[in-house]
Amino acid sequence: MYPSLQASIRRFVSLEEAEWALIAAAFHPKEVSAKEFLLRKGQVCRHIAFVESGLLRYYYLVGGKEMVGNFFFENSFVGDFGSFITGQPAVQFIDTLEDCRLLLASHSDWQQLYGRIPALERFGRLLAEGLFVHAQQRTASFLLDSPQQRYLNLLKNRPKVLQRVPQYMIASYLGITPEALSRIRRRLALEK
Amino acid sequence: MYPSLQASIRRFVSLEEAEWALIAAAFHPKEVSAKEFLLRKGQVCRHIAFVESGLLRYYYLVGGKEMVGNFFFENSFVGDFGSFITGQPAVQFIDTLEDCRLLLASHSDWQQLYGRIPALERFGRLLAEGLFVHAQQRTASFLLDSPQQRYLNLLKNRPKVLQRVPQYMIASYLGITPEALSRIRRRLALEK
DNA sequence: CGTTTGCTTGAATTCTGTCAAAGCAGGTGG
DNA sequence: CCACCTGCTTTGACAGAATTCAAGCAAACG
Repeated sequence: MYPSLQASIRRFVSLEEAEWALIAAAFHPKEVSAKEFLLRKGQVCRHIAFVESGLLRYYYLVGGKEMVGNFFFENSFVGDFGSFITGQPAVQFIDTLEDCRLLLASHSDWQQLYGRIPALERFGRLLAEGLFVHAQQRTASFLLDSPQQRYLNLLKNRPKVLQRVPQYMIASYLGITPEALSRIRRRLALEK
Repeated sequence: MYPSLQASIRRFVSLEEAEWALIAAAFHPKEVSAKEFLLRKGQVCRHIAFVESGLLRYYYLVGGKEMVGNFFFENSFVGDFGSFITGQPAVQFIDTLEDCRLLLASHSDWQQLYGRIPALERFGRLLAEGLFVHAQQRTASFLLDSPQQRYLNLLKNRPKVLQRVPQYMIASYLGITPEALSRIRRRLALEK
């Protein structure tokens, strides 16, 4: 059994040995080097992957411009959940920013696991709830905070992002242009 | 059994008679007239309610200004899911915009139902997944669309909101001031 | 009929987006 | 070892759009 995956699931539910074995059998390891696509717009997302190591992002492509929706670090699940759940074609791209070790499980793998491991249904619910709470907070930050405040929040809450992601992607994640972010950083530096 | 609640759950899972009875017993009807609070900032959200009829919203209060996070119409579940799930004090207010018929179920009611009705765990997962997908789309619209485009999207996708919600709340929901929305509407009217 | 509430308008300010250009690595190939 | 590319960040100038503050106006309501 993959220890980091097991630890992530254990945070929510406790399972028996036989159930862990089912899970281990459902996930397939895959190494992906940096700057490769996991999912392209228009494809249906058929796998949700667990990130053992590395870094990914999803982004929208509109009018030739990339708008970064989110980043996926180690010990999280990555995929276009919307497409995965609904079976509709993805509206976003997912690619790797660093070399990644992933554990893939297909839609049917997940459905089988849900069928065979009742407690996993609860894990899925708690995972989805957590994703929702996070997405709602992100929406709130667009309503409540200025771009500068959003940058400061990111600096405080997810400093890893600043360290491992180029600035123009961060700007896109914050909903502004690279130029605007550059000026915000200069303003902040001058104020101190 | 409350027919609209039953229909909403049936969209995701099918249950037995005895299970429907458990659900009917867990929910308690409550009439709330317009402009009353269901939840105030700082309180822990202990109930998730089903909206049989009426309209509610949740909003943040920052620097004396209300920022509307979302509206809840008939046949949806209302509550501060973040607070409900985590047990942390709510950061938002929930109040009624119209007279409402609600069906309340407390946190322990839900936990008991989850324990006694395994299929309901799946319903909870699918409900949370749906909420997440919606929240993600909303975030994307802040990244991708201008305020004018967000207004047009709202006009197309949720015209009910325009008909039943005062304009200054819509502006807040869109992340702009009432003045800005008024000017956007004038621009659109002139272009035609 | 006066007050409240919500919508609109105006003027000044601030900020972001856009376009263009310049600086600044880091890496490659000669 | 150096010149050159290439990708990323910074800077400048300008136009566009939203915010802020203030005031006017209409409809609803007691």
